[in-house]
Amino acid sequence: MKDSVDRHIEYWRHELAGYDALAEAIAGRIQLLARHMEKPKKDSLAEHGVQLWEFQTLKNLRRRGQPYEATPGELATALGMSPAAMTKRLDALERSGYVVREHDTQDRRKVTVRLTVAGMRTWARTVDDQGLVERRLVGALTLTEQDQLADLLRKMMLVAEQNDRT
Amino acid sequence: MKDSVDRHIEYWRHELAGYDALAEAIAGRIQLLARHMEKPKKDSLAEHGVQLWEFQTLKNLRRRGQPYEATPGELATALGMSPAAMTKRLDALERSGYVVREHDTQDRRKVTVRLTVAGMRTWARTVDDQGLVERRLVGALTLTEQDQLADLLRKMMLVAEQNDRT
DNA sequence: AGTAGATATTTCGCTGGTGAAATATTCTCC
DNA sequence: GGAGAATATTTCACCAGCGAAATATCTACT
Repeated sequence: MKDSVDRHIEYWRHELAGYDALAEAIAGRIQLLARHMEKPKKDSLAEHGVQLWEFQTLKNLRRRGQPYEATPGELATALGMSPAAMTKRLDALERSGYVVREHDTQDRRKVTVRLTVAGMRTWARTVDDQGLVERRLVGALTLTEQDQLADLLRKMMLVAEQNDRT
Repeated sequence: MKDSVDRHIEYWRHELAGYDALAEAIAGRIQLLARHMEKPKKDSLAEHGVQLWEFQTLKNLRRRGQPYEATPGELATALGMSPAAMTKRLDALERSGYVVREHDTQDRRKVTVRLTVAGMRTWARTVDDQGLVERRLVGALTLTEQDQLADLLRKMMLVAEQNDRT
């Protein structure tokens, strides 16, 4: 059975000299799968009245463990975005009561963002649904295949992250 | 060797009941790899003074073969975006002289978008660099592994595309 | 032939991102 | 201890996307 990427590749293969069909098949599917996961995740969050970017920010704070704190800058790099964007996110999250911002007493340039109880509850209420989306897609594979896939993707990740650091 | 996803999972595994580490490892890496590819693609296009969204639009027109035409609506669905966004893209592409818009003579609601010679040249100038980015990442794997990976991803794609159609 | 509904595109107001400049604070070192 | 560099956050102007409403045209039915 062919997927949309197979059909794309079929065309370019004849059309383009020096076309690496295998690399395109992999890269193309990674791009498309990432996009395919986003939509249902957004939908399931929307049922709880939560935005994807809200969830991601709360999740990252949660992940840090008690006392669930971070600076805006840390959050921005952890989530791969500009500090400017994080300021806007935090403005909204603070308005919704999911986080609080305090000036650091040691270094008053810094700001401490802390998850509130309400923020924690919102994260907890939505976290299970998110995994569901992923499990549905990954469920297309047997456990052995999942293991293989995870390993192969790790190899690519290591190259990608290697290059970031330099 | 552990990648950033391994480290994430390590944490959640103890923290979250019913956590499917394997599914998360796969989904997480797909998301991150997609983002990792975007940046260098943008950079390499920027050297030619081209935006990623410009390239994608030109590429899709090019893919249709002679006479390299499509309607805005077709382009919008093919590229997975709203027609409104496509109008904006086409406005800009037309200003740059990469495409022309004409009213269809049969059905005057329709618009025909056609790749110009300049548009074709811009696509041709940049297309090779795009593949390079992908080959670098995929190059982390042997050919056999690439085959396996492409197949595994196809299985997930089929499930994802299946669900779209319904 | 005339009107209701369907279809294709564009316009509009909003959202969440960006990079660069502005602001506030701390660090360094002469 | 004061000047200048470094660091952390925010503000600003802009960009590309979205959904909904507006516009233009075609189709179908009576």
